[in-house]
Amino acid sequence: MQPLTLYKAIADGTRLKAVLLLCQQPELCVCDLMQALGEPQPKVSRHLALLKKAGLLQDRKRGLWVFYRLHPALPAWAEMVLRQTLAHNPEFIRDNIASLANRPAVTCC
Amino acid sequence: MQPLTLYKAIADGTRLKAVLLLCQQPELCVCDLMQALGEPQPKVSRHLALLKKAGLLQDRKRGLWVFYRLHPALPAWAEMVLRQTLAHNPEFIRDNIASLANRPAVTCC
DNA sequence: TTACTATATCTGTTTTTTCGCATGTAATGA
DNA sequence: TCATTACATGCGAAAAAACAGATATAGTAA
Repeated sequence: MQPLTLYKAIADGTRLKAVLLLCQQPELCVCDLMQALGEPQPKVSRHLALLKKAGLLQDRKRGLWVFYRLHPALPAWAEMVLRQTLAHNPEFIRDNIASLANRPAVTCC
Repeated sequence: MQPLTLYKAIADGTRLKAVLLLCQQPELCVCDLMQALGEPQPKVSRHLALLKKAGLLQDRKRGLWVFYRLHPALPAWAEMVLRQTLAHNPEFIRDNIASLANRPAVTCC
């Protein structure tokens, strides 16, 4: 993971929020992220694909759902960067976490 | 300093290298950075202006020269992000440091 | 099979970013 | 004064990124 690759990947509001949400939650499916981010499905999907291609995220298909998580092989320095960012800027994703909390618990989406 | 502001600012090779060089050197003038980065003056100048506007750098005019440094009021988390990046990716600016070392010592530029 | 749901991708357009090159500005010194 | 040096900025072109909306795919379930 080149430094520039990381910073290009998170130089977008939708992507940065998605990644920081995944620093808090072990994994989230696309519809969770749609709700949390308040963005249409194709937009969320496209940004997730970009984050995956950049090596930040890993996906796991289970039935109809696709769950994303931080890539397990993410370099330690990169993960530290993300966690530092989250720890010192909790308000950046406060509203998104709130939206996430409102999702129905039984049916995933 | 909003997280997104920081990451947009360093999501460019020229800017990221300039900032990391200034994590190592207390300050550098524009012509130092031109030499280190191997880029034309207007390009370097424009990127430095952008970094200054984003709050990452501070400039100091002294005669004909303008010296840039990391902004003293840079939030601690942001500086940690930069230092982590530099510490774990020294090769990213290795060649640039070498070019910098070759600059004439007497006349600044 | 058909219908439905979750997600991905295509297509064309708009916006943003980056660039080169020319020109402007400000400090210095002859 | 004029010339020179170091840097900044204006401008138009080119490249890259982001977008909305339509469509494709793939799994599930009737």
